[in-house]
Amino acid sequence: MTKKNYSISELAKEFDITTRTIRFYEDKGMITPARQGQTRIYSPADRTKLKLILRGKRLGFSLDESNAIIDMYDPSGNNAEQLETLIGRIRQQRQSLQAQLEEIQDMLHDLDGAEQNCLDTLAQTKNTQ
Amino acid sequence: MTKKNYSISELAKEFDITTRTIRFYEDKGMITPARQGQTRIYSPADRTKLKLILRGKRLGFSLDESNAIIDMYDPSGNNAEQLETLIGRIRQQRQSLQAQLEEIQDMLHDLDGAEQNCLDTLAQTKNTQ
DNA sequence: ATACAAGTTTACGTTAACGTAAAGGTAAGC
DNA sequence: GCTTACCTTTACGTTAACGTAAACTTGTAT
Repeated sequence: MTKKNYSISELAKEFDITTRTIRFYEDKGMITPARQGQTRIYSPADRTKLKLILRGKRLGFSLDESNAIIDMYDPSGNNAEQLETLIGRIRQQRQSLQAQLEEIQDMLHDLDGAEQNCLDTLAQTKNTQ
Repeated sequence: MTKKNYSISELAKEFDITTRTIRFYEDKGMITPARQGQTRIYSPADRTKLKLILRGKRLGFSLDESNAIIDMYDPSGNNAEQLETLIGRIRQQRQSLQAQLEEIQDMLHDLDGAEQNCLDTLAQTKNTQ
């Protein structure tokens, strides 16, 4: 049984961000929590959206980009044409992510070389001691 | 035979950035081209650094982060202790990249689900027509 | 009643990463 | 000699993504 709701400070603590950040995302229209009087109440769905935003950030996406990606998870328009274009955007996004993944692999490979380089230099240093 | 040198506008055109951007990176100490009079002359090594910076950007790194990563490719200090700490940083960076890679795979998986969702909705729409 | 912890709004401040404009130097072509 | 195409430096402007502070409300504990 997942916990029903969350306060803003609970989410802030969980994800190690400030409440200001969460409210900022609301300002941008990315999260729209319920209200109990003035106080914001966050649903599990709100929490999930927040997680997606933060993952996007870690991958180098802007908030606008993350917003666009999140929109891909729930087909807002249910007419056929809108669905087609949405599928197109999803596929494009996948291409882009695939490219990003390959560049990370390149970088990992480069780092392998860099470490080996260090190790070689170290070994040589010990030999000429 | 690789071309010897490059002008600033050649590099700008090749990488689809402005000359301002390239000079900005120089201001930050990331690239230090030779000079012929006042004019900057970029070596293949300078070009490579620029490529690394731009790849870093595509992966979501700040210029400072990219700078730190680039430093991993040439051991500036050759004493043993410095090499050890450098190896440590390289390994940490690899861990971080590995995590980033996994998050991209998660996202790709999510997109698979999103696309399937769209396709299902589309199929259903056709049936109830 | 009072303190205090957590919530709120409003608003100005900050940093990174450039954009943009101004004012000028230099070498090539007509 | 004049334009054109690059190059240069200097400097103010801009945007995203928050930080920070002030001033206030509201429920809970002492």
